[in-house]
Amino acid sequence: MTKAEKTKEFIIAKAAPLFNKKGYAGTSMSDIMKATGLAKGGLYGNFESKDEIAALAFEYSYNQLKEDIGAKVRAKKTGVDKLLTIFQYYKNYTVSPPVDGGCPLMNTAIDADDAYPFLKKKARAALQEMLGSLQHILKKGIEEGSFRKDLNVKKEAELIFAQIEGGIMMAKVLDEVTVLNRLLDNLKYRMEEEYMKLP
Amino acid sequence: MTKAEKTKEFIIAKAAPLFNKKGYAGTSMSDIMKATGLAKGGLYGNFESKDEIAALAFEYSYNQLKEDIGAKVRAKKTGVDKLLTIFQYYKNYTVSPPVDGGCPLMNTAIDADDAYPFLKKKARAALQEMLGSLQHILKKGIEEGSFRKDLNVKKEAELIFAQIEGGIMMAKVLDEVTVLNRLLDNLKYRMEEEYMKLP
DNA sequence: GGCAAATTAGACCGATCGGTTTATTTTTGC
DNA sequence: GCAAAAATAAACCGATCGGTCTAATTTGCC
Repeated sequence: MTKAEKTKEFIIAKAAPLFNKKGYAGTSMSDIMKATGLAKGGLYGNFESKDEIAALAFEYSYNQLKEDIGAKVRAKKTGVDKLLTIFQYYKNYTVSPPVDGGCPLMNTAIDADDAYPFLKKKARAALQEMLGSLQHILKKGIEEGSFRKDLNVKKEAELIFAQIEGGIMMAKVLDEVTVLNRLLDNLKYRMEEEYMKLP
Repeated sequence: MTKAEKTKEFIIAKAAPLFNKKGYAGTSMSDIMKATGLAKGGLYGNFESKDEIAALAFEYSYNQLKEDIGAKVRAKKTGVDKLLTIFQYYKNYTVSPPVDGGCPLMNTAIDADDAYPFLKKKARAALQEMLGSLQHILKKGIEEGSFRKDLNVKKEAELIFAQIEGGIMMAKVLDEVTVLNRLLDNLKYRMEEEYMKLP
């Protein structure tokens, strides 16, 4: 790895929480300069534009999330345990987020919307991936005989993700992580009562 | 109403969708000038700062939402019908939002977070109000004998709101309103299967 | 209709914005 | 160790930022 490659990684790692917290417009190149200790030349010598940094910063944040949760999920064997692991992963998420600045997907989704289509595109791909993973886990549960055969995995994946993200938003605004945790408990209960196969 | 009062209202009405779409940092005084056709003197002659405009713009947007949904809910008699009206209100919300720029609560919640505490405070108050209204409707359903006595109205209000807001977020990113509508259908089904009193 | 007050336009201010270019420093490869 | 290439610093650019102040216009009252 060359010096520039190292510097690139360093810049993105420092810029990611800035964009995640303050959004695209609220994060200036000066902010990134301060966070990295580099001058403008250092930034523009490595990247073409603020857009490029922002896009890579989102990827970095999302990959943090993905790898983090992915490792925990992969360590489990069954669909049931994998799903429970996801619920557990988001417990207390707003007070100790694994990704600095909170959920990059939600932050970017709202920030980008129509203003920054290049970021929205990335948020979309990330969301589709997350939903796909959830569906995969639900299907696994069905194949293993733990979940009902007629479970609509697409709809359930959407519901799970919506409640988690909605819960994160509410917990953040209210500065009350219990809101999120209650929703996660409810998802666990829902799994037990609605997804599990009758004995 | 004086000329200035009229102008104030006009400015806020024009600024509200800007802030709702682009966020605080992404909306400049020049943007507001363009949207209103007024010069700087006109803006600063009526308001002290951009902060003041942003705060009032959020209030305006939120009040639009509140009055709109409130009128529809008040036109119904029973807790059941009021709740169904709320679900119906959010149908197709992302393709034809009653408030220009989408849900002001969610947009502001994410935009403000730690960056603009004065806005976060307002978003919090608005969210508390919305949750309070939902709880009120659920309680009404209990009193009327339609909903189960042991329904946890606090938790259910949170769940309903989280699911709606999460659904809006997902529908916006995916440019697929059906996601939101499916989640609303699920809420209706949940009401019927979980809240309703057994005959 | 005239005048004072209110309202708004437009010029101005220092600071910051994203990006470019020149200067300087560091790294790399021989 | 040296020279060239790469990487970074710093100066520069035009534009825009939020806000202030002076100039001009409009409004409201008598």
